[in-house]
Amino acid sequence: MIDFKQLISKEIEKATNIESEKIISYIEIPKDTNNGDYAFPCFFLAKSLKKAPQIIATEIKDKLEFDKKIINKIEVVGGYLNFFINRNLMTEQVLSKVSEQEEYGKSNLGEGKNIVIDYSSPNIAKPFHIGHLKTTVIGGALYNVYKYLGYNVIGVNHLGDYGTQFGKLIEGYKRWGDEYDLTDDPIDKLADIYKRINELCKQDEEVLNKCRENFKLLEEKDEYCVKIWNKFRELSIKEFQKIYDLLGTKFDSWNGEAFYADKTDEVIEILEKTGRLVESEGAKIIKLDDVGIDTPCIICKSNGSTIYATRDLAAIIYRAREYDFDKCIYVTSYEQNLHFKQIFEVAKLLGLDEKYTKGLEHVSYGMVRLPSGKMSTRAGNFVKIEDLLNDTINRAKEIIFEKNPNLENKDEVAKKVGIGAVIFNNLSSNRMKDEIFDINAMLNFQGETGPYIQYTYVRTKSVLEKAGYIPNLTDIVLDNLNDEYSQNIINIIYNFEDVLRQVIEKSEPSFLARYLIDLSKAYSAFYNENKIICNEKELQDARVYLTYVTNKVLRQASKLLGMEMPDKM
RNA sequence: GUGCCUAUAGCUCAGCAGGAUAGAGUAGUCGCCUCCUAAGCGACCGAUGGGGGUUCGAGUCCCUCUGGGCACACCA
Repeated sequence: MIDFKQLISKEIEKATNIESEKIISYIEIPKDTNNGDYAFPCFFLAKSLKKAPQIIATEIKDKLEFDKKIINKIEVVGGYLNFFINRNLMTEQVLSKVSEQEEYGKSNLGEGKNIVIDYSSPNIAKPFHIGHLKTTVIGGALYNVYKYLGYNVIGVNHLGDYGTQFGKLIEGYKRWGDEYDLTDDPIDKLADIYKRINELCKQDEEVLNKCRENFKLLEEKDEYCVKIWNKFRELSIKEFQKIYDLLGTKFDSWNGEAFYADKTDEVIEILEKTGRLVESEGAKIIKLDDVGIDTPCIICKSNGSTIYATRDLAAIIYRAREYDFDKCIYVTSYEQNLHFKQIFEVAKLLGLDEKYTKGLEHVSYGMVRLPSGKMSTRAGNFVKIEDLLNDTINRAKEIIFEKNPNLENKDEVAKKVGIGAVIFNNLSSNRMKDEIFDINAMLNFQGETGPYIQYTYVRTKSVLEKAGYIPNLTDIVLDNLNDEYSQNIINIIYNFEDVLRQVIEKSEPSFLARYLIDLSKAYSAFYNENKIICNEKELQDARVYLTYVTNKVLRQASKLLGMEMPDKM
């Protein structure tokens, strides 16, 4: 497709001798379409040229030479230079691009680049609760978009399957294991054990030390500890997999923390050699005051066992060697900001190529809290993902019975709608915003929600079905799509590639979610305003075709977000 | 106490490395189905936490105050 912004900036460059890169950063898309498709504000030139912005704009306009087939009109309004694209050209560009590309917007932008994304990463033996949803769906969406843009992506589920928490669980299991039957709902029971042992640790420092000792034994491959650790791990993964199946989440690697247990020695060795590893209160630490981080990074605990920072560092070395990553992205809540700041600094001491240390990126997101406060597995205050999904699926089913009782395969549709609602809800706003979990917001399927996107898609489907044919692009008379509703859709579809680029640039899938809302709204307005199947063949062809491309983009974009589309609902 | 994040309609959120009259959804009121799915469309109502500053121009940048969140050495 023609990059109109680029084209305009090149022409302005010729007229002004300002480099086009600078110009392109000034070019904007006016909010009001009456001000054209692109605008170049000239205010910033006023000072150096000692002229009024309007005069500058007029002078630039006079020097510009444009093919009338591309730019219809250039207007000077205030200090702005407004460009109007030939609408038929824009329409033709969009329609042909969407139809000729099997998957619209797909590219090889990232060819040859490797991206590691570390996401979801739940803790073994703990319930999979709604606090884990964001990392799972944000990571999943980034995974899809990177891949779509031609990057080689490695999705890693860095399971929390190691650490003192296991020492605690082992201690609890030793004490009360007989009371529990782990054949059903094992995680709930392990969570209960975990809660109990934590309470006991609080009361009794000795118990806590025993827990730490258990972890040390686990590191030393003590037979009993390894055996029950394995048992907990297997039971947990089985439970997690159920949720991943529902959400459609996939990973290329399940190497969790334990995987790096035998790789931490090398980290310690390298750090020893730098002379930066110092003893403090019995532990081995790296001080980071020189880079403005007051809290040192602990590498070895005072009892000699490793800590998650050590294992994260080992993982960086491993991923650099194994995947040769250009970027290694960690999707976690901002609680861990300090931790990642620390290990990204310490990683610079590991003797790795700068490529790797520069490629480390922490994608953090806001906290999810319950109305009753912060979620805590220890305190037993949480909502399980499974329960939430069941609620939304049931809600979807209720609505189906109410609105479309004759629908076939209601269960399948309810599943897509209920899960779609949850996924979309988690991706629709800026990552950094904190969220107070509101079940009613999740169960609302009206307005800016996943089901709204699905509903719009289903409408395009049913229009196409009723039409019974897809017209030939060459038969479309473009003038039939010159109304504001159609043009709005065309503009949005034109911007798709740009949105995908922004998603990875800012690691912000919500851009894509907003995009889907915009496109759905634009189509709904168009649908409401126009009769698509009508008795004017030429008009009908054009509108059916526009429906066809909208359908395609809605499906593709939703798939990238991880949301499945029903055919009917 | 120190550091980081955050503050936009009653509520939930948009606002592209400062640009034209701050946009949606939801709630409330009111319209639209003999017509392609009303989980929809349209209308009304309603907002930049306080105070300074930089700029031709500030929701956006800087300072400050206030409110909220997170983190701050052997948890992850």
